Amino acid sequence: MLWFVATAPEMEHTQRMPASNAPSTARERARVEITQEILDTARGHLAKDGAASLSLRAVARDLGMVSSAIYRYVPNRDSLLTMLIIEAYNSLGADVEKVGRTLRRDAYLERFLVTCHAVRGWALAHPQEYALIYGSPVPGYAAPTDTIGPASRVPTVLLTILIDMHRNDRPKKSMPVEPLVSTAIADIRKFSGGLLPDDLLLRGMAAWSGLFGAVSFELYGHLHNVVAEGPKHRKAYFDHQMRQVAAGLGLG
Amino acid sequence: MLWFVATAPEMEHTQRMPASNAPSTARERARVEITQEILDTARGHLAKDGAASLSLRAVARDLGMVSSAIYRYVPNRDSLLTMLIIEAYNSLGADVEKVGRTLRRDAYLERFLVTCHAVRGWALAHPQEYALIYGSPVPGYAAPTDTIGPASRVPTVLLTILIDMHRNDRPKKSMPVEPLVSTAIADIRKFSGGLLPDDLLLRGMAAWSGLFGAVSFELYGHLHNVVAEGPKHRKAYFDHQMRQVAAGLGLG
DNA sequence: AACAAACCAGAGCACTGCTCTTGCTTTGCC
DNA sequence: GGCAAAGCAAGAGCAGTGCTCTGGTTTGTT
Repeated sequence: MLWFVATAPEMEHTQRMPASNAPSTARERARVEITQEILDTARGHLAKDGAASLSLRAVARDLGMVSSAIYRYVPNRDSLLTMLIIEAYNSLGADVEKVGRTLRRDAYLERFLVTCHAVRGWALAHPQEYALIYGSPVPGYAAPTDTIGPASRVPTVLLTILIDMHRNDRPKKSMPVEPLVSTAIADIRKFSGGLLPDDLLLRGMAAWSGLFGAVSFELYGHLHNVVAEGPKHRKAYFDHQMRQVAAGLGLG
Repeated sequence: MLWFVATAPEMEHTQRMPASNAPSTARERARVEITQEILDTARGHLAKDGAASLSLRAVARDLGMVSSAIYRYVPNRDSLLTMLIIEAYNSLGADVEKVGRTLRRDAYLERFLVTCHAVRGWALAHPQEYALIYGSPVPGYAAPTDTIGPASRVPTVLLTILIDMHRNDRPKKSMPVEPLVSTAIADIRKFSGGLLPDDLLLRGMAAWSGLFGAVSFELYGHLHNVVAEGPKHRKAYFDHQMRQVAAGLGLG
């Protein structure tokens, strides 16, 4: 249950493993190769035109195959999107985990800020992929269980910072937590290994949704006519907001 | 510039005005009537199947007209969505403004919390409409200027609470604001009539994105396996989070 | 009464996701 | 090596979409 407590998860299940589970036959090798090509060009189309107008036929056309051939490799459009979702979560997760590793373990505020900026940076670089995973889910689409692992990489990083912080300087005055709220967060408390008091856990979750709320607002245009458009201004504003969030976390 | 400073905007531009601008001829009357029918059934389809699968043909079918006839009343699918967006903003705005009027003007914390719960309540009651306005915008879609008025009703309510609060009990220690950040928020400062110090304004914006971040996370399933599913638990959790946000605002 | 603007119905184009059938190639097994 | 089974590509086809164009009708105005 506490598998993640190490400062940063060492696993890099983003990369396709090189030689394990050798695809013996030539056909199998071609299969994974073509599947990867499909995913790659699909990701290209997604980045260019957005998820809503991602077309299996267009992907097939780009690959020089007829549309029906796609269905040998991908059961349907939704599962293609699911694969892209998993890739997106892993791409974001890898970025976030990477920048966290460059800092001293006890530089909690810096680790938090660097995490926030990594999320924002990835979102600005991959807006359509961000929208795919943190925007409104396509109607009738229920996230399959394969996504929850990749999806929890960022929350895990945030939790790890909190746990590291809490382990080293205990005190900090805490806000009372209603019993109903306490039972509501049983799942995440278990996930965190019970290493955090409820109050701090809840602050962490507020920081979590505050972070993605800020990124989403910027990306979806809700800061139009509110915060100046330039990247300099936007970044400074975001930094300030995240420092505020960090203060609510007991950092800084 | 300070047109909104009154506790709650008195205008109710949600309702269609009854007798003004009389649609003299029978044809004109039929026109607005049919347009309204189109909007109504479109809203029904939206609520049921989501924005992505909203079909002009299906709407036409429901109204017993042939698909091409729709284009007499609506230029295209995007502008139908835009009309629904405006309606959604106004519906949410009206709800939020309404609940705020039931409270004493100096009950700042209560006004804030009631606003938050009104947003969440509306979102849970109209998930697809919420996704339409606060989810990922459809690709290639640029919000037309007609939406910015309705869209600013909720922010206006939040700002009004802050202004009322700041006018009556000044002090509160403030956090320093970098000059770059200060220039970044020139637009919103002007919009707020310059009645708030930058620090408080920034806290308000953090509360704003924190509120919608929390609602979006709940609605889009990011609390799955994190916060217990039941409405009781979810509401208690949300309430706690918003109280935390309020504390960051200097309330409570 | 005459005329132009607004309307409706239908056919049609180009596109989508997805299925099914027809042949062909590769694979694993005896 | 032979051979059935499985995997594959290609094409036709179905039902649906947004949107346009044409012809014919209704309506409001002069």
